[in-house]
Amino acid sequence: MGRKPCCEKTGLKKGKWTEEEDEKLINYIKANGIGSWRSLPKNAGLLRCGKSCRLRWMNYLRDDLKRGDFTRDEEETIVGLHKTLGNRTTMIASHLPGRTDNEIKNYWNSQLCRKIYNFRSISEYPLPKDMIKMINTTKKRSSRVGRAVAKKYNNSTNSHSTPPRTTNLNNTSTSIVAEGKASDPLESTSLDGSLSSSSSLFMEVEGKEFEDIFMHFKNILEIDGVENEGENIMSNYGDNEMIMHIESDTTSEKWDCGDCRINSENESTNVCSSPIVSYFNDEAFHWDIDGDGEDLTNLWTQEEEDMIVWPSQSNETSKVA
DNA sequence: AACGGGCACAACCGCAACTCA
DNA sequence: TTGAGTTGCGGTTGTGCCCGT
Repeated sequence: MGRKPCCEKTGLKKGKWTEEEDEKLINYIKANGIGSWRSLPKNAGLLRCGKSCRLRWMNYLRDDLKRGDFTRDEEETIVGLHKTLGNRTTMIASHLPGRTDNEIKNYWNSQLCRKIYNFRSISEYPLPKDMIKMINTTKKRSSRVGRAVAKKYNNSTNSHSTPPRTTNLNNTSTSIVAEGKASDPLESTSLDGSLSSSSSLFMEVEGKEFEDIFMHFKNILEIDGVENEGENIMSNYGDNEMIMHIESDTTSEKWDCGDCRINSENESTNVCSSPIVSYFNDEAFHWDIDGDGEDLTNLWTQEEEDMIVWPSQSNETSKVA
């Protein structure tokens, strides 16, 4: 036996709320308070589902809501909390008085997450033509990546052609190599049964110091005699965007940032057992590349770190936990 | 001016968690 | 303890507006 629906769907209105409906809902709640959402529509004379009423009230009508653009402080709070909480927008919203989870969710989806790019397999997934076109052509309204394209991009995980691996530093128009998806690193099984995966990190960096950031990463990857490897895995990706290709050896028992390393002798160019987890935890700034325990933290200033927004880590951190 | 694409935001949906009899 | 009812969360979709071509 199926579960009883939350309300009778038939005869109920959907879509945009009218002023009249808003007024009915406000008046009812002001007079009676919030009780049972299920019975509220009937009592208030609304042809709406209780859930719809609740959502309308919580996200739009209650008078303690703050309207308008997010301040820089709020944005920083969202970014910071998203790093640790992931997409739990309700918890994030609890730290931002007057803001709703829906508002934050929309803001994250439409603004903040566009500042970074998702991982994609370096070798398996071709970059959609529309994205190449968008990045390479003259700026339209925005140089950022749209939701629709990003979604299409993220969902195109069934394509398995192999794009050319090229590096084209200082050329902002053609150095698109591959793409990666953070939440779903492609894994493949080798003949000996070990797992390996490869990913690319797309990053959008802001400001005129883009070249500095680019060189920072490149330098990090060239430390300890792995000369030229930086160029092999770093590409300038267009205006204020760059791409980092990572091949990861996931044969270790667990994904753990602790043993990130560069191994030029390995058939795969660079090895990091946990590129995804480490990136999401900002560990890319502190990679102990050669595993000698040397602290690399001072390679980056806080200001530099702040220029890069990392994608959600919720899925990845849960794998480590 | 018309059209198409991208964006922002409101609203919906499915499901898990919670409550309570 | 159990299960039905309710609430809330996170993901997704719909829609109108804006801007570039």
